[in-house]
Amino acid sequence: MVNFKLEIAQILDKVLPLELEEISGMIEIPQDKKMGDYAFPCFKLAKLMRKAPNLIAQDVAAAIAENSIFQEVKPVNAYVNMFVSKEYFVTEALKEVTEAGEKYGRSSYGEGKPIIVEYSSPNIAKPFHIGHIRSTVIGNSLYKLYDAIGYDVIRINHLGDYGTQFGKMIVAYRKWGNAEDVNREPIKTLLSYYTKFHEEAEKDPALDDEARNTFVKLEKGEKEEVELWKWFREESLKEFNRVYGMLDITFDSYNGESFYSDKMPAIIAEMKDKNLLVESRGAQIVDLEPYGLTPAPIVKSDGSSLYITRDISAAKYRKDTYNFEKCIYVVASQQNLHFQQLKKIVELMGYEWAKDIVHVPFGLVSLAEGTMSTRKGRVVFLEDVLNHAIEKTREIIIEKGVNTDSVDETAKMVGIGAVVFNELSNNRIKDYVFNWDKVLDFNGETGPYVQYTYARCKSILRNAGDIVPETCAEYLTGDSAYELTKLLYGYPETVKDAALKYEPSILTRYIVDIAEAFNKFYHDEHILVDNEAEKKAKLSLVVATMNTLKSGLNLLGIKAPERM
RNA sequence: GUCUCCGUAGCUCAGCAGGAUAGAGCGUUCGCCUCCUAAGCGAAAGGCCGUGGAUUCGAAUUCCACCGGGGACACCA
Repeated sequence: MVNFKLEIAQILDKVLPLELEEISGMIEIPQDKKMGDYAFPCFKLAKLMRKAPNLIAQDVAAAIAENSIFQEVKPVNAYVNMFVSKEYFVTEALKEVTEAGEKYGRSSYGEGKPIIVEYSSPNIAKPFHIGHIRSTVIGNSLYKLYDAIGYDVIRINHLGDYGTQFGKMIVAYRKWGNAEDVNREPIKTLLSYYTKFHEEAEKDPALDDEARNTFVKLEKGEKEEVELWKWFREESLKEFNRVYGMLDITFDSYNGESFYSDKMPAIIAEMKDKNLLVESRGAQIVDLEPYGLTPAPIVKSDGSSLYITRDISAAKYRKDTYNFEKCIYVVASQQNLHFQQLKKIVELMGYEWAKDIVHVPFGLVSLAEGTMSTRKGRVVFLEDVLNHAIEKTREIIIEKGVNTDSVDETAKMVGIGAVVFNELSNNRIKDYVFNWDKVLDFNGETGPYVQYTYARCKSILRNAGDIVPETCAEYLTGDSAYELTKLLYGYPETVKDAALKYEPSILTRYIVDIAEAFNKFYHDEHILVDNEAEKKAKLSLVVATMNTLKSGLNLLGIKAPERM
């Protein structure tokens, strides 16, 4: 396919007193399609050329019309509006989509370079609640997006499996716990200990000291503490994996904070050597005031480590192990400061790769009753949300009498898909209040809507029988077919855009647009017509849509059912 | 207090390397299943794009100030 933008720019480069780059940047795609496929505004040129913009537009239009393959070029006030030949565009676009087949949208942009995505990272012994869905689902999609544009992605679940909280947990277990309860219902039981600890600690602050001391023992590797900790960790992971299984999410590494425990002395020594550490109030800190940041404590006054200490050694370890091009952290925006500090400290240590540390923040999920709080028991469990969605989907399937091979399988795909899609449809930075009605609403711009559209494509193909689709632009120049084709053609660019902006919602919005365009086409035109050539042509558009929807859903971590 | 993010239709949100009358979905009202899946399609109604300035031929989009809301601010993670 001709690069229209480049063609315009090259023609105008000869006619106008501007650089190729500038011209290229001025070319736009009108939001109102009636205005054309491309437009060139001439306002800026007025001053430069000492001429009225509408007159310039006329000259520009003439130059483009003479030298390009546009079907129509016309000046409208200060704009030059350009229309490509629909037949040419449809032929070329569908050729590209069809030739790529299932691989459409994938590219080798990343040249196989390694990228780390750290996501999900729940805290051991705490419930996997609706607040965790964001990191989990955004991270999973970023993994798929970067994989699609040709990077070698390493997925890390940086488990919150270390820190003073485990001192608290161990203390609480010894005081009030028993093994039987933990084995039966690990997370809920451990959480109850944790909650109890906080209640008691308010009355008796000495408990906090005891917890800190216990963590020191754990960090020193004392047998009893380590064994309890290992046990808590394993039981928790079992529960997390159940949810990951439902979401079909896996990781390459579960190296959480504890993994770096033995790697910290070296990092601390290195920081000392580089004169970054100063003593303050008994702790070792990095003074970040010159950079407008608050000081970062690295070693507590009791000698034990902190979250940021472990993150620094994790970053170093990852660079040494994977030599990442980028290390992406999908972590809540509440930790903005933490990542600024982390980045700055790595930079101060003299590592040029500090710039490759990328924090991808996202907004807060709260409940109508207020911020979620595991301690106060104010949480919505992610597993419950998924199960509710599946249950509701099952009801709808039965009510509609959907002819599906497996109601269970379909209900799972659609129910979970709805939750995931909902999570990925807004800009990740926005805060939101969790709302059952909203996650369980399957009409309008939702996952089920896109999946339904996919199933509709499938259904048409089943009804078409053995016919081999074959593009013939002659039959695909109706408004809705043309709009759909234009959208489909933009898929690879959308995938790249979503990846590079770390924003899966760009893709989510896009596949909704595809689904809308397809449904419009479906209603405007009959596909399985008697005319064989026309039928084949329309089917080729159906296939292209189907592949793009399936691929797009996949990149969001959502499955596409054959029937629904 | 300092830093930071958010503020667009009744609700939830797109649009924000400035461009031609501001877009969806939900909700409301009204149409469309003798035709490929109605979890669908179409139409109507609904807006001083938080406020005030600045830059520009042109600002929802850039800059400044203010207002309202969220978040963070050294031995938690």
